[in-house]
Amino acid sequence: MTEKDHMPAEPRTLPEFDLTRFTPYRVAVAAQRLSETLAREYRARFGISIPDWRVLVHLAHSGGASVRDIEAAVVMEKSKVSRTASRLEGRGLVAKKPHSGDRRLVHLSLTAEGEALMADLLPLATDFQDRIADDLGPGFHAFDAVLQKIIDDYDGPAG
Amino acid sequence: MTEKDHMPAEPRTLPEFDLTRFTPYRVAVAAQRLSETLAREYRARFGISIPDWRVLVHLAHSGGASVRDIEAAVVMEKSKVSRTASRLEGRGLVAKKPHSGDRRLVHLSLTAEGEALMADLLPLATDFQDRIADDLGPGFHAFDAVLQKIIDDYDGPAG
DNA sequence: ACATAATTGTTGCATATGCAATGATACCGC
DNA sequence: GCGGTATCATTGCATATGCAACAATTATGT
Repeated sequence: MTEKDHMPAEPRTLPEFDLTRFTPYRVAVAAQRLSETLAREYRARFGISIPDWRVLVHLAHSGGASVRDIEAAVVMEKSKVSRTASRLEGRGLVAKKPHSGDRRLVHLSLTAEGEALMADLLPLATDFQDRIADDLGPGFHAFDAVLQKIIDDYDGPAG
Repeated sequence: MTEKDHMPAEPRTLPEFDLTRFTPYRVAVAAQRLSETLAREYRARFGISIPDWRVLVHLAHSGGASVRDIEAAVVMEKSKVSRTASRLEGRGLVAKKPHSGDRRLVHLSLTAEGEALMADLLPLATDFQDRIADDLGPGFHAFDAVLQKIIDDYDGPAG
């Protein structure tokens, strides 16, 4: 006579919970799908990763920035930005110069080669953005607004 | 007389592009915000990571599954699932048994301790889901539908 | 029945990542 | 002007990750 004879088998003490309906999970999967789609293309055609892409696009947009600027602008840890910038420098796409004035800062900018690459890359990104907006149809703007609300609301450790 | 004297300074050959309006980036940031909010709480109060959470919740929901099942159900690489399961087994939250019938499979299930932990954890997740739905207001359902469309459309390498 | 292909889970290995510590420089109060 | 504090970028280190290789098992075709 085991304990099982005394107790109902597997009492369902656990509440039902479907992960596939859990918003944090759903957003994570959606992000992964979009990023993978992009990463495949960028990697195959230009040999750059998502971190590479983020740094490059900010430099293209700003015309030059410090590690700290990029960290804040594209939501990457500063060590990740630093290593990404070094890698891109090694490939000749980014130039590192000491900042005139504040010598703690490193001034990053695109090289001519980096600009040439971005000249090819940015139109692709613009196309992709347009394609997404088309695919998602009229609900896209509302979707984008909710996205912004999430980004704003769930910011610091306050959650 | 440098080259700069001959050429217009910094010819803007690059199209304007604002990363913060790029949907793949926006979804990635939103996902990161939501995940970090969750991860902080789960880690602080239960010592579990997001991969841990995904495996545990699927086992709670299914009542038992193979590595392959989990891989498909919660969108994680099988090596990641395998290592996560081993870690959870080491902590006494998950049991590994050989599968009767197909001996290639490993049958994973929650231990009593694992069930107890999930009994504490799942209500928190449900609350969080409700809180999100509240925060995002009436647009939430439409948002969720678009999310589903992204998950469905941007699946395989076809993108 | 047998050889071949396919599936499953684990592991090795190279790389990526996050966090803390460090070194260098700039800022601030007195 | 000086000492203490804050900011910036890099690096060390431990861990996490992805991918391919692998061993074990099962399915398939003939």
